[in-house]
Amino acid sequence: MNSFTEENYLKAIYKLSLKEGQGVSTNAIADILKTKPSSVTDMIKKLADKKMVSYQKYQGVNLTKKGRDVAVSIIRNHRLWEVFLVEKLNFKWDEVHDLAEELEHINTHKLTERLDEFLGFPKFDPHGDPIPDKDGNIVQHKDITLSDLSTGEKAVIVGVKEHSKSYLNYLEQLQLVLGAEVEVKDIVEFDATMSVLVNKKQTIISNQASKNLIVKKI
Amino acid sequence: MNSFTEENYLKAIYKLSLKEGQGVSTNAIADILKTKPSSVTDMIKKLADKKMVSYQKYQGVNLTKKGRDVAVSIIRNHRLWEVFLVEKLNFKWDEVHDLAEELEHINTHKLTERLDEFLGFPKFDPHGDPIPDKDGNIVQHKDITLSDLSTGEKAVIVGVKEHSKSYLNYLEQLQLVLGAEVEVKDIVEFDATMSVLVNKKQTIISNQASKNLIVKKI
DNA sequence: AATAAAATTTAGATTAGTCTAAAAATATAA
DNA sequence: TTATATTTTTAGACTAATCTAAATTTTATT
Ligand SMILES: [Mn+2]
Ligand SMILES: [Mn+2]
Ligand SMILES: [Mn+2]
Ligand SMILES: [Mn+2]
Repeated sequence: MNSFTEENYLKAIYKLSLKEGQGVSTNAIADILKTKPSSVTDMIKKLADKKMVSYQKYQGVNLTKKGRDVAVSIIRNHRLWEVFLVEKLNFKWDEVHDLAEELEHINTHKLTERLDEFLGFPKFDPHGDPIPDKDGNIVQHKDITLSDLSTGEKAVIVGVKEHSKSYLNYLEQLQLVLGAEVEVKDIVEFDATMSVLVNKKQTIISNQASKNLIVKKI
Repeated sequence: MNSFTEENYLKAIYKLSLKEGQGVSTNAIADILKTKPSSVTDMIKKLADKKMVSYQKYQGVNLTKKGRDVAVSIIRNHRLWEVFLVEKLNFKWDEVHDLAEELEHINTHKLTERLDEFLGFPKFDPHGDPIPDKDGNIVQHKDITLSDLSTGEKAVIVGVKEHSKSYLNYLEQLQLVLGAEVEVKDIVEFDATMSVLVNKKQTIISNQASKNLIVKKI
């Protein structure tokens, strides 16, 4: 079995390898896990011993199939629990992440599958992130963000790239929630501040905010 | 915050103090937690520093109000999750304990209360154990067992004193589940083996089995 | 009351995960 | 291409939780 700590490292490496590609760096891992690079080196060695990662000194680290499977399974748990908390226990989308961080480590096949079934086999979590299926297949988002749109274009909000409470909370106030339709009315040339129409209301949002909103053009 | 380990010690001390009364012994704790007496002594000192228990060398240990509150809260979580697993995820009563042992440590007030509400504020868990309310009040069972009955008496099964998979599984085969009505038809004088009538079927069970079945006379 | 047995505590070691400070390797810049 | 900066690793130390073996205290038995 893997400790919570090991699982969190694998998850971090998985997420970084989606961005950084091959050879995830020690510093990047330390950064995400709020630990020190020296601690990361130690853990990487341990994970390498367990054949969870492949590793050459100074060359960064990569997940093996075994390591990827664990990471994806934890992410599956995380996202299913988030759905549960929102759909069944009426939590808001900005409240569920920390709880899911704990629940995800109860990594028992039967529990996960029963939960999935109970929730009706959801495809996305409350933040629009795709839920891996039980074989570990996961469909990644296209990653078109609101900030990529031009004036006049319309889109549906399908996800967020930033999961902080303050961001999610702010979005909700602006009614920029999953499924909402937006139309770009104006873009300030200087700093890409946008005027968008949501639910017939006009709202102004910064580039910082719009570049973290994943959308699908319509 | 308390570690999982600390919470498990507090829970063990709580359960033992219900049986042993004042001054829970080091050996008994070691026994329940499958650890060594010397480890228990170390942890007791730590819990005493945190004002979770009162402790005098060689005199056994007692929970403080603070320690009791934590223990009861963990037990509340445990039993609520067991209800969830059985009622919502269709687990059987012999499958839920180990999962609940993990889930119970996600000790977040809001989660517990929402779960309680979602489940319809259940009073008992799938094994008939009472669920403490949110203020920590808990109604203990009377502890009349099937083995206490005399020939001819009738009773309803309301709980079990033994939670092992094999016992629960066995009971289910005999249809001796919560809510079932039993009538004592015969008791062997030698070893208290019982003949009981359940659902119009006659069954024979050992004293070992009947003394772990909590019942309510009717 | 003295002695033997059982329970409990202490001493010293071990493992997982972390840290700081220093050394080594790699990347960047003059 | 040498010097500088950055990244990564190593060395050594710390804490939480555990263990074994030995010492101490309490309890039970003669
Ligand atoms: Mn999350
Ligand atoms: Mn999410
Ligand atoms: Mn249980
Ligand atoms: Mn139970």
